[in-house]
Amino acid sequence: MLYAVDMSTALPPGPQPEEPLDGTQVLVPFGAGADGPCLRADAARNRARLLEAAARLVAEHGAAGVTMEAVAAAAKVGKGTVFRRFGDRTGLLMALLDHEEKKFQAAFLSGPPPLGPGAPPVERLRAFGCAALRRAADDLDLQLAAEPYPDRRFLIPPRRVRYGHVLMLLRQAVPDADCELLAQTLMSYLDPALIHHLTRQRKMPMQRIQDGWYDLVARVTAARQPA
Amino acid sequence: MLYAVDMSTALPPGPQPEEPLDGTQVLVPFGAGADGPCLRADAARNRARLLEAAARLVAEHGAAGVTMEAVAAAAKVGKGTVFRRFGDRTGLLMALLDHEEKKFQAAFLSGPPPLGPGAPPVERLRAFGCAALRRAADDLDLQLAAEPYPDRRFLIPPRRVRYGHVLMLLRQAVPDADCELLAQTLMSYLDPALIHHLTRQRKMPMQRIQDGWYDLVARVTAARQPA
DNA sequence: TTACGATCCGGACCGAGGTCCGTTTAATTT
DNA sequence: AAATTAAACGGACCTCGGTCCGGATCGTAA
Repeated sequence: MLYAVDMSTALPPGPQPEEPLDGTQVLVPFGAGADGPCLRADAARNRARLLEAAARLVAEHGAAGVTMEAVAAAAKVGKGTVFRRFGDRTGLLMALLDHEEKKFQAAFLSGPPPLGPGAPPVERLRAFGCAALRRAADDLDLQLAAEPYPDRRFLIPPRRVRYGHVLMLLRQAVPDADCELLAQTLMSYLDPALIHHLTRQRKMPMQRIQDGWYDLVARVTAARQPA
Repeated sequence: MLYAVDMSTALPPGPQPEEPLDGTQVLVPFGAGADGPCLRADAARNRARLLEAAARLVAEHGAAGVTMEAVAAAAKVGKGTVFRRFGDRTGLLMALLDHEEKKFQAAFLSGPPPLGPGAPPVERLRAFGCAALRRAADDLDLQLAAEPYPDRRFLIPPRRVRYGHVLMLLRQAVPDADCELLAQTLMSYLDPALIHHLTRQRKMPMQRIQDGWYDLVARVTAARQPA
């Protein structure tokens, strides 16, 4: 374990326009409490009502129906409140996905093998892909709608956690390679937008995509031919 | 040659909300004329003025400064005209990139080897990646700004042309593999958003990214170990 | 040259994301 | 319990992408 991913520091030295202000990001597997700097009572209540309202809107009208004003109205709250709590629309949508994401993280960080620790790295990699594909397949629409602007895609915490995990496994499996780049490659294969394209637009069965993952992992982690 | 990519039909049976109405998409290497159904004189004039105005705005204020109203105003044209001609903001931005994209396509479809026909497939693949990386590095900002909503990312003509090319080379190099999925993987590595992340946010030198491409191509096209 | 129909133009209009700031309210201190 | 302060609230307001339709313009055919 002991991921040197270093979520909080490093990477973009920029001023980071607006912290989500939300306990939404999981930086360590199981946060020892401190899930957000403890909101004020009314703020916490409104946050819950907003999430509930948003979830209802998603269920009723799909992700496209989740307009900030509609959510605010449904939660009987001012529009400003929504933005203060979640930063922007993407933040709200990601908060909606947060619970499932945490469960997923827990599974691959500390769950039972082969997904969790205990299995050989390549096997964990294979299991990780399957789990990630399943997770992408569930609420695909929401994941697409929650996609931030392209220059933030790689900075959102869930992506970085997953990336860090793949990176660690890759370093064990192919210590001599440029694992950071290979990890990005593997991550790309699991991108919700690609899954959407393959399954919905190309009508590709999930089984084939999963087989493709196994094949890709095999190729990426294979011992090199002497050439 | 003879790409069975089949740009016009297939894929999304949906009503395709709004054709770009523009001669912007290159479906064959060198369109034998017919670059758009020959616009009316005033329409053609306005189109040119709009593109010129947009380019000037990009140069002066960056891609973010390209607002539809600003472009319309700078071109001395009504806002509606911009949308009729280019469909939406993404369409306008892509039209701005179209010229360079055509040159790139010409280079790998029918230019001199190793990028063009004549070299062995793996070598062409390597050259293709280098060229694509260079192309992504130039006007990265514009490419990011032109990125459409995630559910269209894989449907825009330039992407499909590139994909078809990689697919063809891959089929020659590794006939037994699921080349469609491998092609998507390779394409992902060249995604402008990833390049932006690696170069600008992770400060990774282009040389390393290019080495990573060679390595990736090698792994993907390597003869499999009997295992 | 004139008449006609298809195409294009322009800008008023709308919806939604995001900002701002005066007001309210919860926690804390005295 | 009253005062204080930091945080949260709400909704008016702004910008910008996108739509619409009455009117102007172009190409063509007579």
